Amino acid sequence: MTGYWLMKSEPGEFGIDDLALRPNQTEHWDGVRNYQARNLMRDGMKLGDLVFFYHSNCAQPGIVGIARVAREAYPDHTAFDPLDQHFDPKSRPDQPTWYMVDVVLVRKLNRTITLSELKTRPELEGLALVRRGNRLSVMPVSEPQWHSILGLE
DNA sequence: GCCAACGTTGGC
DNA sequence: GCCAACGTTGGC
Repeated sequence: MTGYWLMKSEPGEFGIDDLALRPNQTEHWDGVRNYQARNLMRDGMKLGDLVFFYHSNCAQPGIVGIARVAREAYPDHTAFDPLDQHFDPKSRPDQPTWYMVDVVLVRKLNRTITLSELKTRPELEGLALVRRGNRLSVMPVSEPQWHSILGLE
């Protein structure tokens, strides 16, 4: 059974077009440093699960594409590198704190489904993204929510 | 274990 | 750039 997710990224750091330019249009999703998001990635995300690619912290926040989980969780090596922006001395190679998955681009959406638009849909009330104060960068999407959002495209 | 201070996220 | 919401840290 396919799982559905939403992952946030700042387009100024890594946007949907950056994913499209990667070899095999695949990239590891490093830098998650929140335990709840980590648990979802590590324990929840399965090979083949589908992911909404969301642009955050930008002029037009919203869903811009679809990706698929290409590799299940493995240690986030950027946490081991003192020179990396996401370095975390708590995480050691023999006992990693942080994990990442690989995602592959499925397709860009024909248009951005904006956050403001998602907020107007009563059937999406339960979506973590539109709940007050939500800051999770990785979150589950139910199957009905997934199809409902795609129907907006 | 409480909680104030601080840092980060992310919409606007 | 502002600031509300939230997570983390660290003193006690």
